[in-house]
Amino acid sequence: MDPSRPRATLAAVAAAVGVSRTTVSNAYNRPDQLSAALRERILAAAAELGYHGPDPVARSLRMRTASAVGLVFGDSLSRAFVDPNAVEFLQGMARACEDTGRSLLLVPAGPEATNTDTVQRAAVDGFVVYSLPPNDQHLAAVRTRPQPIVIVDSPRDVPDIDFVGVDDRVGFAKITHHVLGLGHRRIAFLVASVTGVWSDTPDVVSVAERDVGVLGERARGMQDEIGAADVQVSVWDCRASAPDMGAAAAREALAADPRPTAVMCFSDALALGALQAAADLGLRVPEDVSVTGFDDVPAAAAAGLTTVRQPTPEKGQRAVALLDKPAVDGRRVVELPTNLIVRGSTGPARDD
Amino acid sequence: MDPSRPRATLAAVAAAVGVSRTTVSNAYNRPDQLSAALRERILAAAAELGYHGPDPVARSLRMRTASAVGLVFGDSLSRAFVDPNAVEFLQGMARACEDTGRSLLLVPAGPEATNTDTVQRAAVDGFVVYSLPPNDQHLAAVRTRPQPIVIVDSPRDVPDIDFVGVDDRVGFAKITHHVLGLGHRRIAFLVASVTGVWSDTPDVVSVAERDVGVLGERARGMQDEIGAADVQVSVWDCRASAPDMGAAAAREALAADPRPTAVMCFSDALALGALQAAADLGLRVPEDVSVTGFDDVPAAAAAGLTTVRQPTPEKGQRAVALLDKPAVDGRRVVELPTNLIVRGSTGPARDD
DNA sequence: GACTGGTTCGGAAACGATTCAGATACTAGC
DNA sequence: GCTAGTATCTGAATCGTTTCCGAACCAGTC
Repeated sequence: MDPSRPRATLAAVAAAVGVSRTTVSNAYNRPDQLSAALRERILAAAAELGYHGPDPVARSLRMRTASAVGLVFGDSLSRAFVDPNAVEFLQGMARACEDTGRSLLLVPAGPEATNTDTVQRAAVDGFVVYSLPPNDQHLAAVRTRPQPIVIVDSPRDVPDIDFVGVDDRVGFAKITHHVLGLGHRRIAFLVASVTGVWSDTPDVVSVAERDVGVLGERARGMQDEIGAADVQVSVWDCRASAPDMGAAAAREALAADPRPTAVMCFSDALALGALQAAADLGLRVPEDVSVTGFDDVPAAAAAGLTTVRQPTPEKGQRAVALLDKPAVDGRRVVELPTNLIVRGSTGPARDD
Repeated sequence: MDPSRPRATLAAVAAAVGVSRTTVSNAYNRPDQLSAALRERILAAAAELGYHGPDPVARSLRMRTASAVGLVFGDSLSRAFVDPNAVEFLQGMARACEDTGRSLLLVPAGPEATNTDTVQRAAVDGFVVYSLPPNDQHLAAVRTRPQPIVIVDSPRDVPDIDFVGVDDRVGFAKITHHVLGLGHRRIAFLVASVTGVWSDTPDVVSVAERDVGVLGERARGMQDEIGAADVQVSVWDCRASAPDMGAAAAREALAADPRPTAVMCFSDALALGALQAAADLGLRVPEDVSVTGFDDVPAAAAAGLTTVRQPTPEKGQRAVALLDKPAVDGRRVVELPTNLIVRGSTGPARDD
């Protein structure tokens, strides 16, 4: 509290009491190793000197443990909190951390970060990498660190690194099956790619072929269902999974003539924006246009959004669990299930 | 990457190249202090040995800086992500951190944490304390640390510690004025106290008098407007600022006979739940019941909620800014303004 | 050849703790 | 009185860096 006085250290306390450093250390970490009376004297002297327990950094250095796990985010941290699905993931990780008495270090690694210093300076026992583009410099930086690593969602298929994700392809196939079953043949596909910006008018085939992240998986799931059927899919890149981005793209997509009868979204965040856009345009859902999402965030239920549920908080917990029990043989892959949740935002196509 | 081989240190690299540790350190931290050729040789040897830059913990110890700021949360971390206002605060802090190239350490300090180890083990350059009850053990633990501290929201009036908050009292007075002006005289007040659980049926006067946190401020603002007027206020403690909690309490509150004509909520999170409850009960808003919130989270606009806007992300940024420029003389208090935002969820009282 | 000014490099002391292998004293048992 | 055993405490090495201060070197000038 008093910055003027020289920093109190364990050695200073030891000197004041007239015991060795070992004994002071024991007073804090192994009370059974010294008499209660001496311990009291040490604690009193410590309080007197303004010493309040071992320095966490020095302790970390010596013990080789930081009691913290690091989370490296694909998007900029401040934008991460705009996507409710990312927030749910954070929640899962936070719960796992607090259950084990550790802290959670959020490491900024957005695309605008020009260097990887933050990763290199992070004092953690392990890293969870969430939704990073392949060949990202931060991923490379994390890999050079000796701590255990778990990748969530993206990139898939990194050799030697444990992975947690869901069956995105199957999940998106399910919801595509549902939409096609309702008769929709003109579909706007709102996406947010973490792997880069697309050309002006990407088509779904090239997305499915070229995107190696979550988006590619879902696009392939869509293709699995469409097959050779005569379905027109227009792709709109929203660049970020946020409601306002989805609203903007949906407004544009719904202005097309002929208008798509369904708007399928990469995420609930985008879909919630799309619902807003439809309302703004005076379109009824699902009579005039059907809307679907992905994730099943809490707001989706309130909005009556048809979507695919994935156990997002559990992803965070599983990732931390993998960190704690390092692999003994080979790469571990945890693939969690998805479920189609049909609500009121989808209905039969009505083309007139 | 290869855990079997002995950990590569700066000293090992120095030995391999045949230079001193100083020189290797300079190769990483001050490239201008040695010839480019030697630097290349050192980096090559480092790569060969599997050394990838200075150990962050050792570096922290020596340099007395952790490049991270700590956030101590009043609620359990996993519940923090349920309140959209807390998420917005996090977003503000995250932005401030990434702008300055630091990481953000989330330190669990919920009421169920039995010890303060996490605080004591946190390697950070400063602490932001968010919405903690007074006399909390974690706050005490933080205060023993020599790092700078900033308190946000609660507790107010801690001597010597910088503070960031908003004019909660004035803000709540504004919205109370609005509601009373619409003729409401039977009001349900949904609260979430961070300072403890109340008796079964607290009344607003005792809340205003006894709560020393944000809730107390707002309750006092309410009282300022009500004065001696004949207004019945029933208080419902939701215990956590989450939509489902608000919904449950609102259902109960709206079952009373005579029914309150307005539900005023401590936060938007509760109010969003209250809106849901009203819909479930078949009550029209605002014809049958008016609902108000506080915070103006993004979802409030979509829901058409009358509320009080507070610049939550800015709170996070200002807190970090205070951390960076330690006070030279006396305690600093930053009080940000609030604005009444009238939307469609409030209307004239219609008592029949 | 001594001196100067500018590079480049090394020695060694911090930074603040933990921990293992003893040392010391003290009690109990015979 | 002697030994064994236990409770209590200490010495010293170690974790992996950074950095101050001085030394070495080299070319050029008087």
